[in-house]
Amino acid sequence: MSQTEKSQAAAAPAAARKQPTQQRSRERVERMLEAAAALIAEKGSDALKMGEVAERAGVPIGSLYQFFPDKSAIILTLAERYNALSRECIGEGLADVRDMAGLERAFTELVDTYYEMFLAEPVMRDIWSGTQADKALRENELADSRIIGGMLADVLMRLHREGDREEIATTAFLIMSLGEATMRLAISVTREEGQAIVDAYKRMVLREMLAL
Amino acid sequence: MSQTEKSQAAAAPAAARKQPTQQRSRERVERMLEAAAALIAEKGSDALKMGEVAERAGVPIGSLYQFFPDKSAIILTLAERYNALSRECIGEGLADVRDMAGLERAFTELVDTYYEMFLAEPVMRDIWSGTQADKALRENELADSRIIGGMLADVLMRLHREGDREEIATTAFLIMSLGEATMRLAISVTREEGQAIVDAYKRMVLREMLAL
DNA sequence: CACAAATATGAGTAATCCTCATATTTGCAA
DNA sequence: TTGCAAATATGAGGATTACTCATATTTGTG
Repeated sequence: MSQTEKSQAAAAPAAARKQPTQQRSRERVERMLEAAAALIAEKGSDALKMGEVAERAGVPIGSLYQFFPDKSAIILTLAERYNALSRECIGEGLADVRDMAGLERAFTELVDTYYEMFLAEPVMRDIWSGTQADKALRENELADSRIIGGMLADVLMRLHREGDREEIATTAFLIMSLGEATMRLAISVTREEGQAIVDAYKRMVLREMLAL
Repeated sequence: MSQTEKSQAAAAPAAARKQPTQQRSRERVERMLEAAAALIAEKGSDALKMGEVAERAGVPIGSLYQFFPDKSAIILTLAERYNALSRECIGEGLADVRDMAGLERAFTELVDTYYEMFLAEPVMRDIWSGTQADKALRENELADSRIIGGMLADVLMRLHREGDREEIATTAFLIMSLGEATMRLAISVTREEGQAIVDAYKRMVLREMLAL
């Protein structure tokens, strides 16, 4: 909730170039990102070429490098926008969980929503399936897992006041990280098998959260 | 066991160039792979350059392309060798499981051994942490997960004769696939946290296998 | 020994990321 | 308004590197 604002700051690429301060350039940067997203949707992020992004955005190639230190920074920015949205959803979904039944409901719905989001968003799907390609993207995903793992840990500690806090924290981190892996797996097979996999993940995780 | 031989065939790259038939060339190919492995251990597979592999192996660059269609084919061949070894270990470890206690013992030992193997083998670790980078590698890992998932499913069906066979198969596949994801996660954090994560994975999966 | 198939070779091609020197625009203080 | 520093714009070209291909050599075999 109040983390939503902070996530904007986290969106800044690690080795950033200048942040656009003037309005004109902010609009241009937006056009660059839109162009990149469109090209990824069409041909996949592997085939993303800086020259094409520039052409599509209607800017010379030099302007791209004015705001993005390299190609992966563009992809990272797009990825982080999706991650920020996800974090917000997860935070909201978990916010008013008061008991185990509530957690079960919230978790099930979050996972299903997440899966459908992946199916519906070709750009997100593409970036994620190849997310492990780039070191910066891997680190970003790891950081994201830690944040949402922390959210889940908070809830679990509220529900299991006597449990081992270290163990709960580690397990929550693992659950969220494996959730991302499950999505990657589910979107790389048929829709039918993907759904079965997502269901199996939910079953396993819910059992674990109950037993912790 | 009898699958060990078959895995040799699976090692052939998808879009293969000529297979070396003469002894001389087989030795040269071996030198190329050794050179690639050494360079990956030193600088990581991202930084692997075909020119360097050729130089290190003492062959002209053209010879590399005589047997490998492209760079990722070299990495894929190395990856598949490790996978074949892993499959063999897993097959042996699960072969004589007769009851739940035996499965628990075998699974725990396999996971721990696997984790230590990753820690000890820089080449394997490097290839795996970036495995999702390349489409061919991703597909190879998926195929591997299906095979070892099938092995686990066999065992689980033996132990749970009344269980839903579809559900067991899907869960076994998911468990193995998430095992690979867990390794990737564990090797990207400190040794201590990695061990905690591996332990949490074992706990969760064992609970699930018991309850299926 | 002859000859086809396999292998060897490495200079050159093509693709693409990214730089950088220079030109232009913007916001703002005097 | 005007002057000026900082921000932004520009695109030809440098640098890297995967991969090709025409040609030369070696190998197994009838």
